[in-house]
Amino acid sequence: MTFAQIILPLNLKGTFTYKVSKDLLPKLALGMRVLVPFGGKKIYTGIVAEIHENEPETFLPKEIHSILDAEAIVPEAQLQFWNWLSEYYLCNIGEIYRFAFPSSLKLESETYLKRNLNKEIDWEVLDANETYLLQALEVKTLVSLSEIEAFIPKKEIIKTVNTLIDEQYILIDEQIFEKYKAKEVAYLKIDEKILVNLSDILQNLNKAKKQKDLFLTILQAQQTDNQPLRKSQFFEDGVFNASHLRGLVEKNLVVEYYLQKDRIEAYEGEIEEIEELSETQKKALAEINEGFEEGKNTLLHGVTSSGKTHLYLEKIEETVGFGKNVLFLLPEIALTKQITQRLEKKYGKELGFYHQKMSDFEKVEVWRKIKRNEIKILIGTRSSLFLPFQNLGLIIVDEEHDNAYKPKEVKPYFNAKDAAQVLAKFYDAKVILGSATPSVESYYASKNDRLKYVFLGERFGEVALPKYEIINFKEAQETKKSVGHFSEFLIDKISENLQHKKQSIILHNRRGYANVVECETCGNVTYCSNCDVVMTYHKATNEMKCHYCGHKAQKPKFCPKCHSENLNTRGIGVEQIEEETLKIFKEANVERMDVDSMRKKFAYEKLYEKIENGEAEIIVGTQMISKGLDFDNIELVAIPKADSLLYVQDFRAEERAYQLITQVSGRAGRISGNGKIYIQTYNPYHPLFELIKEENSAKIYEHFLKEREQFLYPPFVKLILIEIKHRKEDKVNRASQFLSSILQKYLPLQCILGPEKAPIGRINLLYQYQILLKLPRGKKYQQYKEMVLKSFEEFNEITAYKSIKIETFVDV
DNA sequence: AGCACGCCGACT
DNA sequence: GTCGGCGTGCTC
Repeated sequence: MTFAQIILPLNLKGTFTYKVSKDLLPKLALGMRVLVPFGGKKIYTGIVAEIHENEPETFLPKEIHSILDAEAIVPEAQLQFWNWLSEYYLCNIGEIYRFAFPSSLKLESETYLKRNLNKEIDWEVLDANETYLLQALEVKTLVSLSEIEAFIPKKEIIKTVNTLIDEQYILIDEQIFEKYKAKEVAYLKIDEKILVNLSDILQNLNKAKKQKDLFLTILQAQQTDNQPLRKSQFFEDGVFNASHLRGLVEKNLVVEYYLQKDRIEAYEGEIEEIEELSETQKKALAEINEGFEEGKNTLLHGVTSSGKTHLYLEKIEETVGFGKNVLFLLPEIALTKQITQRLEKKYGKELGFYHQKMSDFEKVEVWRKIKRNEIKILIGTRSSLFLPFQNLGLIIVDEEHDNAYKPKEVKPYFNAKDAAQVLAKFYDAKVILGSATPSVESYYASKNDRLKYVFLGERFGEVALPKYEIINFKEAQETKKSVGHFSEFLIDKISENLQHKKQSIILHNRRGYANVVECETCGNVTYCSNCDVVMTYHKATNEMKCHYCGHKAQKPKFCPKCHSENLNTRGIGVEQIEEETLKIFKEANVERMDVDSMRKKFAYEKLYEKIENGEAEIIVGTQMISKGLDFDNIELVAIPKADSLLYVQDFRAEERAYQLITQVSGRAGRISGNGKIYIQTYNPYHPLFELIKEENSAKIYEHFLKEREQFLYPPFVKLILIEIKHRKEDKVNRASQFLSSILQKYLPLQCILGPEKAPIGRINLLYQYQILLKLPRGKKYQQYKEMVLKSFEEFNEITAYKSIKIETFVDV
């Protein structure tokens, strides 16, 4: 007897055992998709993870329904990768599978209804809903539950269906349909053979003038174009309509046929070679190769505009030359522009894209092209790690420090930068991590020889790096040399820049207009009704927003508590900085760039254009402006409230501040070398600002590492954050105490921090508590992690805590 | 994750 | 009295 372990797309522990029938056995292989029954009536698409002969003792396995693929759809390296992810990040493999696959590749059965033809309907006794449903079943044999929503209110569906089932009027049917459909485009042609009778044809068409015209138009197009004639082209100018064509088709004069079409248009333009490397770049390239030969991945630390992309292109070219594939990871797809343009010109159709904003069918098409090895280079976000690469040779992780590689809100939680290195190992591929501001972890790894450290310290073409200046804002205020949040000095500098017809960037990393709306009489502030968060005031839309759950409310006109109308705002948001900028620089054209202003369609594109053609003179924005704004004419960057970057409760706050300041600085003077950065602060002697001014990155990282070592943070320890959530606060509190007491049985006491209320005590109506584990690196870590799993199991045995949600974040 | 089963409040 | 809420348990 043969059995198979199947991965199901469910958040359940482990794999499930199914029987393999004799006729399926010879066709079955690891990594194939199979249809399996699960639970009462559901059918899921599972992945074969193991084939074996061990009959389970505690339960009776069901049989595999059918096999969906002729060959493995998940390569073995990917299966290993999935396993690693689920073990390392303490999550279920089903969650990984769910995330890895476009949903149309994981068919699920859907409940359909059909008429029971053996039972005569007594229409008299039916209510309106029941009548609608049965009428629908007269027209269409199978109706899905979701289709019913169109004509019966959601709340009444279950009742209606149940009554009709009880009356035996209808039956339930589980159906699986292939979801992916190739996109088809209609074409027209005229069979040349009929043309011998052309004069007869035209004679006959004289009664239908329009049909005759259309026929001649098609004929002419066919004889001049010598390529397939898209049907739609004949209707574009509105002269003809579908009925004219139908007439011709019915008379067998025109043939309509369909061709499958890719949803993604491949680049068809000219193909271009890459330009030559500078001496510095050549040296860096040699170092990368040296590292690769030693079996080490690279950390490419290259200051902004040093031409990291150039080196990437070189390595991509080489890898593709060896017949291997390349995965180019980016934190978000909005940043692809420059790299895409350069790669498209070189690789045309062999270049592909993949990201979560694509439609599901588009994803499937890319998936298939990767599988068939038609795409040699893939540019994508973290989800592209799961594509079925055949022979991956190189993974590039660009902007490796970027937090978008490990979004906390998306399940399963994993860090794409680290995962990329593991995936590469399974494929025997190499990795380049690139950044102008590497993460402290990667820097440390490179200093410990786990990564090859390659430094590009100068801008390409020897363009000078931007100069930093720190402005003591306290002094400016005391001497009354300031307007709002701008010192006179900074105002002068920006005015000068405007006069020189250069563009400026003002960074303020806080959304909205003001953090808090406060009653001056009683001190009352508005909290979100779902979260323990003060609501942010957005002046542009005149509403209060919660940045955690998205809840919106009107701005109060008076204090809800004491009814005073004396309301004031505190805490400065980017909208307020924009408002001040507009007041101070009345003549200038000011644009704002943040999540709120970029929400509209094409907002990005419009802003890009305005910056490109010089229409936008000052761009005020949140951290968003530090990414991808590569324009030649920006020469000044101002950070009026630099301190706010440090007021974050997070051991990475300084690292982030450094990265943000450096990244945004990189936007200035890319060509001219006249970039000027103004850091305005109340703490001009803060070590971080002084270090940034010194422009000695080695020293900065030393500073970070010293602090991390002293206070026991990564990379010196491993962190696991456990979040415990429930609607009732006393229950979360007790549950987290209990979980902590279990953990204390197995782990040294000093490793466990908490439980305590999370920094934001309630989000979306759920109370949040947390336990932070600081575990030693190395061999012990693995043992401790097993203890953590064991603790979770013990915790789960308590029925009273079943409704408690626990989330685990490894390497937060 | 979904789905069925089972026990308590707001309605006809 | 019923309907329907969601807390709990189980799925190879």
